[in-house]
Amino acid sequence: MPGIRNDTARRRTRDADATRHALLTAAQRLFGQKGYERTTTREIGEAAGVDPALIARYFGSKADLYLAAVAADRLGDDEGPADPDRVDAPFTDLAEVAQVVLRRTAAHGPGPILQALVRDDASPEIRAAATARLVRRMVEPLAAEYAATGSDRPELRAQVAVAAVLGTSLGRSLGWFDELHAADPDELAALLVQALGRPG
Amino acid sequence: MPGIRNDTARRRTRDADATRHALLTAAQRLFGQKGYERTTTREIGEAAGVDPALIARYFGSKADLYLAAVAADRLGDDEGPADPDRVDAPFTDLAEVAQVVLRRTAAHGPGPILQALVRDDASPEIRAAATARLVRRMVEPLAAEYAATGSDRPELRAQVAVAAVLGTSLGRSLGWFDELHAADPDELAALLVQALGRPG
DNA sequence: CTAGCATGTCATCGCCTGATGACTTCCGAC
DNA sequence: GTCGGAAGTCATCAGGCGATGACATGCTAG
Repeated sequence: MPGIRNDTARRRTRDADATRHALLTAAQRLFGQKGYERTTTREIGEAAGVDPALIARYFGSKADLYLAAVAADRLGDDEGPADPDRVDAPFTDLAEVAQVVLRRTAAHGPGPILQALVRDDASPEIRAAATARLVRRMVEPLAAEYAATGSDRPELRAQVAVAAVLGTSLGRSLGWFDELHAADPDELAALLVQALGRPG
Repeated sequence: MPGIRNDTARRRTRDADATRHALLTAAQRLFGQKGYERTTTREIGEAAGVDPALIARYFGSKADLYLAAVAADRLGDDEGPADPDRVDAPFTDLAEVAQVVLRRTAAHGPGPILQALVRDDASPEIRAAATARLVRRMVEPLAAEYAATGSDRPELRAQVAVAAVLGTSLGRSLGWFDELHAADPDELAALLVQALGRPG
């Protein structure tokens, strides 16, 4: 297929890349808000301003779109231009982890990664991909930090800390309790750091 | 309705109470394992050894059965004969909350209440029922405890503590991280209490 | 024994879902 | 201009879902 795309990336009224991106964005938002089962392809199409049949064309199936949404979910990354080198960079300490997770979830609701973790209907590959990112970006650096301060069982403490942060973030965005729901993300982060941050 | 039931509670081959109980038990297990959406009435009927149509007869609808399952879910109560007076009794301190939640979840997986909390596909009434029980049994006593120790924002701290316990419990039973998954529930409870229990 | 109602069975309905493929529209090359 | 194929639209399908109501069965009262 010689030269399908021109050298100049001109804006087209019918733009496959834009459509693809719109679908992926809408899918991330809806899957992250309502979960996989409750989100229908028709909803995604409507939210993206696009015919649902395009999901099949561009992603294959609803499940494949979900996978793509998880893969594209930069949990906790600040918004802004996607810098491939920065994405997936490990966090440095619990304060950063807590602040960034809580802010992000507060702003956009639980994303596909959190949904994939929490839902047991997610396929094993999806779960594995989600946990792998969490481990590398959050658990491992935290474990190193705990180990440096001389805590016993640093790995377990790091895993508990991340689980606690995720639980708090989930509870906040899902509105489990009134004050938790209304709380400022940074205040929650500070509270958690205060509790979990010091060596035992 | 005079004397529908005999004075002697004789075992009958066709026993409405037994059928009702079988459905409720199967529903608790399946809803707790797979969540609401992924569990079908036909599955529940098969698991209970009962015709699915009886769900409509005895509970009204699938959603009502779910509500009944949540209501009957004694989150954290030790097994044993159901004592109506003890069910729903508030916990006394964080240690009890953490221990009991973690033990229960470790033994039986996340129950209907935890599922209802975590899943955003649950209807508002279901969520409200689940959170109401958590608040009364766990959050309020903890808030009182925090207040007694002079912590600032005792309610918020209590809510964060419960959310952290639930997140840890969920992460453990869903196998987010290796050591967390393998950890002894009591050890996790102790770890959380140590972190969250002391006044800030 | 028998009448009546509680209990359980079964076939089926209407709805919604994800998926499919034929059809139309429009861009870009030549 | 016109032609080919990419991009988007539409109607429709098959399957599974929860729900329903007519029907069959068996217990118990009298």
